[in-house]
Amino acid sequence: MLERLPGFRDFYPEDCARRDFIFRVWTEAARRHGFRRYDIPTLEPLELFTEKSGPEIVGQLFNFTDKGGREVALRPELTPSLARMVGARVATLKKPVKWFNIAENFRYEKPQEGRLRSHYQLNCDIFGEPGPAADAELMAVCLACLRGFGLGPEDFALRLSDRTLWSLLLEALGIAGDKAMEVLGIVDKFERTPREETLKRLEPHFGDAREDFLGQVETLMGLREIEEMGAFMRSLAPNAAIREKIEARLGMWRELLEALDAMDLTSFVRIDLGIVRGLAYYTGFVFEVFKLAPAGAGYVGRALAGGGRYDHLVGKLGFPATEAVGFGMGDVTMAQFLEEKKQLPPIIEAPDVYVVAAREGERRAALGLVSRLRAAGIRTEYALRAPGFGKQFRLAGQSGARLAVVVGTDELAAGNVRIKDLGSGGETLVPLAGAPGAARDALAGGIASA
RNA sequence: GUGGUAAUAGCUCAGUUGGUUAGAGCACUGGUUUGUGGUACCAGGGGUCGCCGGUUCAAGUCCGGUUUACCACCCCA
Repeated sequence: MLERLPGFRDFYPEDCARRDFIFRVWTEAARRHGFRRYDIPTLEPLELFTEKSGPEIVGQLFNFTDKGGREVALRPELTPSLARMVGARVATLKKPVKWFNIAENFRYEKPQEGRLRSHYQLNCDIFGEPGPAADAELMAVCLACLRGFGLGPEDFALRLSDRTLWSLLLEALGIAGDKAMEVLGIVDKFERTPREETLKRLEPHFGDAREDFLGQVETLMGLREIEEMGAFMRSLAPNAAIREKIEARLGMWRELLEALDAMDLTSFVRIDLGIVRGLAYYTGFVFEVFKLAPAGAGYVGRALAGGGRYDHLVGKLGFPATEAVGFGMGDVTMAQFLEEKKQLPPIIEAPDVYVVAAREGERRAALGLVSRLRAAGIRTEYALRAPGFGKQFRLAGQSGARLAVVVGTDELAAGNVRIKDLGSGGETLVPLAGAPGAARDALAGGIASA
């Protein structure tokens, strides 16, 4: 027996319906926020990904040599392709560029919970706007993509952090450049690493001062208020130059928080410097969205969404420098979350009308009626192999159709058909020619019980 | 990539210390006087018990390997 490749999914109609529901909510939220849809190729040159992430990435890609001898890979993410699209036309695109996309991404990795070799991801990005207004706008659309499912601040929270602030902290302590990136990497893993291990990793960078540094990290991560954060940062600043940078950054924070508050999003947002995000290309505000445990017991599971500012990436890929901010949200974790929260609506793929025909003699008229009902925009079903009358009603009932239209011998002889409301059981006699209109009325208003 | 657990019908599962032709519920198909339905009743189809090998008179059951899935690491989206 032939099986699926590991980490891939078959989508039966009910699975597709569920997936389409998620896509629809995402799409509507993105469009409401003024984002336009774009798309990119599934297969890309391998270099596009090694350029951004280094040669190590190849171990996690579906890659091969095509028949033309080109090294190619299935896209593991959209950002490099998007950066190429925007970069190539950056001079003529109207700013801000607000684009979204829902597409399948591939990773050659061991599949596990919430993480397969193929998943669909929503991406929203804004290019060409350096100010916090763009960060706020992006978070607004991200939150809308979750709120669109009927979820609220009791279900999830956006943890807001800042790579710039982290860099300033390190700068204040005299650490910069690659060394700062390494330390950030350690900080990123802080939450899921034993304290002893973190201290060991910090030793090469801080020596005996590692306890002090870790204490400062813990303090900063514990702060939930902007002014507390400001006071803490000021207390560490060794000179006026850095103090000035800190003040400038705090100004950006206030601007961002003010915009979020004005959009009534404060209840979703928590300042939390514990979020660093592993990816090297983030430059400013970064965030991750987590589901909340009941009774405020903290965050649970894998991030539902994550994103932030990446002002240098487009330039790094060889295009004119362009400010950028974006986030991604995957369908696997989303579907899991919705199932837990019971926010997946029942999937109804029933016809509106089921046409029941008495005998072979009525078959032709019945097919004609089916055709006219469908032309009128009514979802219409009928038995391809017409069984007995009772059986057809059973099929009509099982189909979930709201109406049955009965093309019976006597009725048809008088130029009529019977419309039956399968919910109430009520029936009305209508002229055959007027049946589509009558069916539409009945679907809108129902038929009184007989 | 490392470790743990598991694999029997489309789904959820049962299957005794190894012992005839492997079962149930749901789902599916057909029928229950060819003019009234879902949710009634009857019947039926569907399994080389994940795969390969071994032990045994005999393996769904015991042993080894392998594949896949799930869980925990590693790493990330």
